[in-house]
Amino acid sequence: MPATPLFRRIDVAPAYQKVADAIEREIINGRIRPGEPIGTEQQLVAQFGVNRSTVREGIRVLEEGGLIRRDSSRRLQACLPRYNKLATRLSRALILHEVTFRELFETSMTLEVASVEGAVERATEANIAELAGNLERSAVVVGNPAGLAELDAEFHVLMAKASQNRVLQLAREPAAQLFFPTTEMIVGGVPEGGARLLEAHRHILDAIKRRDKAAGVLWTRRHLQDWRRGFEKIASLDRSVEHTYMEHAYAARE
Amino acid sequence: MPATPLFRRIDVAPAYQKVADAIEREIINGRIRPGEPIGTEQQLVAQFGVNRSTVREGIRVLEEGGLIRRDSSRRLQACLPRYNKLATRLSRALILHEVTFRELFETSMTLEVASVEGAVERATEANIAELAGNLERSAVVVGNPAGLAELDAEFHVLMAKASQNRVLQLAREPAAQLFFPTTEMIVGGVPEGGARLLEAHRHILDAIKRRDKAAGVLWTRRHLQDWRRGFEKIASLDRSVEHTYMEHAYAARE
DNA sequence: TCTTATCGGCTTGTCCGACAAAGCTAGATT
DNA sequence: AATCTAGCTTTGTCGGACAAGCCGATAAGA
Repeated sequence: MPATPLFRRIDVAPAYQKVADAIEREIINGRIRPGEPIGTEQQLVAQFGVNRSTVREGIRVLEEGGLIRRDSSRRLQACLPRYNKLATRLSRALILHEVTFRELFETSMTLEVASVEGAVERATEANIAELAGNLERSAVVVGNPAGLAELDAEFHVLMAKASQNRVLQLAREPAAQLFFPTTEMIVGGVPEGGARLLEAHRHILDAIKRRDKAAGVLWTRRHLQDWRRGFEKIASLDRSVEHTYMEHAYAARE
Repeated sequence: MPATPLFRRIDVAPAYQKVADAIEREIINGRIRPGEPIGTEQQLVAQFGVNRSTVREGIRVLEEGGLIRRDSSRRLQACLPRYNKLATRLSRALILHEVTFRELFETSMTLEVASVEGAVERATEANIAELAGNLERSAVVVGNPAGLAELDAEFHVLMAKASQNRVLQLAREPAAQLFFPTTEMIVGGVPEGGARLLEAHRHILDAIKRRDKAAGVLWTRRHLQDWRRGFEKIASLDRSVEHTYMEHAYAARE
């Protein structure tokens, strides 16, 4: 091998990948803003000088990555990747890696506590109103495990939102997506479970209102510990989040 | 609207999406194990009864999602989604949402502290050996900001790995990918920055070895506070993680 | 005049057929 | 037996084609 290589590595990326990369670059560094049109497939064919099939494969890649989408008339436009979609992908990865509920619990504890701390510090009136609205609706369905579980998940999403930290919001999503569906099983299986959940939410919201961080953290921890105790009554924490369980989550999505 | 709807919702998903969903389902619920072959495009064409172009679009979707890949001979096989790849997607999303360094810092502080706690509790001898190896290599390049920054990032990855919590490992990746690249700028800009970084890593590893959680947390916090002080010397925490900065990260990737 | 219906044109989703390059297979050769 | 070579398979790409849906413009009707 010569000391100084004569030739640079030849780029052998397939054409569809190059198409995707080229469009991605334009979006990432802001030359195409979210919401702006990308152009028709025909235009892309002309610009890149490749076949339409090739362009379409490149488009699929970006579409799946959430960087572009098709508007009502199926035309291409750049867009902001939605957390939710990406989080679903991550949840899927966690399933396949067969993580345990213990891992989920530990991480969620960390992230939910961080959430409540942020919320206590920085929640706006609007955030508090949203949380209060959620609480009211929860009180109505306290006897209905499925409904309550859904509102519980929403409560925690709103709490993360109230923290005004979007990185935190994103970081907690994947674990939450796997963690919270169990709430239904737990609330349904433990008498007084619904009432305890509601009480915890009340105290958390109260702490946020009073800007009392210690109380917020305390009740968030209690809330999650309740989940854990409930969960251990019906399954082992060291069981992996299973395929069958995920199927359920998938079915709900569609 | 009649009480019982006469018609079920019509499924209008495009064919390529259905192909992707069908394969995805087989993988998610374990009928196709990671590493197992999916079949050739021709076989999929025959099974699904659609055109090869359509199959290929479906394949691109799954490939991008990390659920399938092509082996050395370009044949399709199921695989475990790699964290790293997904984290890159997330980092990209964070950029486009224009999150600030303050958000990154706050979240990283939470997650790195959780990491070190887990590591102190559960690090194996092998984990500790890896961290020690990283430390040795770091000592060698202490005067080289780029090299040291890279090893710093690795140190934190190893720490998360030592926590034995894969959910945590995944949750910290996106923030870390955006957070740590700045280390180079900071270490380069602050005299004694490299030495301080190394000292912190030493104390953290020592704490992990001694199973001393308080010390581990203390030095991790100090380590990140050092980053923060260094960062504030060169930029504002409230600036968004910018496109130009991302371009740098992208260039390095390829 | 204002609304409605119709008509082309354009775009997407899908299909068909084709071909070069690269990998794999198996028979032929040393 | 090890190696080589020719053929088959598969992928990546290409060109062309067509039905269905959307859009704008134009024509018809109130």
